[in-house]
Amino acid sequence: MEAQAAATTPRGKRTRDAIVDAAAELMYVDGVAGTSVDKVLAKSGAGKSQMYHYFKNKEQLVAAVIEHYLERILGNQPAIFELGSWADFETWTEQILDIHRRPGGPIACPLGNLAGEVGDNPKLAPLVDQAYRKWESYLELGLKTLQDSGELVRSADPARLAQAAMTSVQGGLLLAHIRHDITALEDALRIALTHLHSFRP
Amino acid sequence: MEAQAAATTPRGKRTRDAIVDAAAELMYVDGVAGTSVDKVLAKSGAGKSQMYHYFKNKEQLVAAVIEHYLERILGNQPAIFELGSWADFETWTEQILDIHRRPGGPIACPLGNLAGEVGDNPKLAPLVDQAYRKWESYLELGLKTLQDSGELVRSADPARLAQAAMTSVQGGLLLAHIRHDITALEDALRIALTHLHSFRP
DNA sequence: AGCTTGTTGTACTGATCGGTACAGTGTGGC
DNA sequence: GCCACACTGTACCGATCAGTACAACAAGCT
Repeated sequence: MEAQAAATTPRGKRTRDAIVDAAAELMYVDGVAGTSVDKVLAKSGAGKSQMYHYFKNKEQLVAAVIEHYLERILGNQPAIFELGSWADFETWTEQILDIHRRPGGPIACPLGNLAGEVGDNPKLAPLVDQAYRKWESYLELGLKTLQDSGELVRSADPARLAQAAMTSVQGGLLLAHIRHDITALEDALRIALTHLHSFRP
Repeated sequence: MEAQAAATTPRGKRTRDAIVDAAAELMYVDGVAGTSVDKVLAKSGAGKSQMYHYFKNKEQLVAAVIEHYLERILGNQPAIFELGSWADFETWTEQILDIHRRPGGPIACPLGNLAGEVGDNPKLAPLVDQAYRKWESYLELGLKTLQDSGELVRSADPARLAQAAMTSVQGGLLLAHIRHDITALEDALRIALTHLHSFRP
């Protein structure tokens, strides 16, 4: 796991972050293979020696970018950390919609964008998988909380429901992305919530 | 639209098809940017002059690959052309699952894989969009048929329901892909069908 | 001061990229 | 037979790719 070198000084950390930030932004638009190391360095203002000081190779940079994406995604939907009632789930979906309604905002999931491209890369695919699982785990936790407080039937499987919600988010975002229309995401989230609600006692 | 040259002779058509087939297979695994023209030609056995005889550039080859994907997808789910009853929709979802249950089979939507990568390419994104719309149009047609025969409530919006079904398929496939587990797709399709059924009179 | 270690700039390599030039071959219509 | 044209093989181009070499700089510690 510790494949990429850590930056020990504040100056080094700033440089490393600048590289990852630039890579994240470029790869979000042009994909992994479409983003060259040279472009990343030009955008970040760093030199090649920095890049290969902090990362063994491009693949490790992509790994850092995946982590970066997950942090950014979760940071944009803080309600996911405190899912204790059905209303909280509503709030969560509203936060997701808000992100993508922001003018010039995403309308695409950075992880989803990568999923197709690195889906068969033996090194990177597991990282994307783990990122999704972490994201999903907070949903699962929230559903378990509901279950404990009797607001979700005992027979429901929180892990499975969380996965189902995830598929709605991803599918909705994929269609919304290529269609430049958030309606697909709105409907997908509403259907996901309805499905969850069907397991209310 | 007629940007790529047509093959006029059987021999030429064979060559052109071989190029598109090879490109489709490689881009399915390695993505667009990850698939070089040279690799495509090596795999197809064609030479560079053939490639640039039939396609103006790599982008036009990708356009042909997108068309190729749509044909293959629809060919694998023939039930989508004859959706006249609720049972037909069931059959349709079963066909989708069968494709991805085949050992060594897809477990990923080739269009979905591309969507993330070319989502912001001004030339290619509209083509992916159109491919999805065509795919979706058959669902919409089927839903309209149900509506006409009174098996779907008047107030339902076939286009919107078709889009919702599409998001389920895509989300399910995305998760199933990176998870190497078809469960996500199974659940997503079941939820999609349940959602459609909720509009039965 | 001097040493160590983290950090940085620049120049370079061989491989590969998309695309072109151009001379050739196969083949159907006359 | 022969001509036109679709088709093909190969060599080549400048640009860009990921990655390396190596010398220099900055800063904390003694």
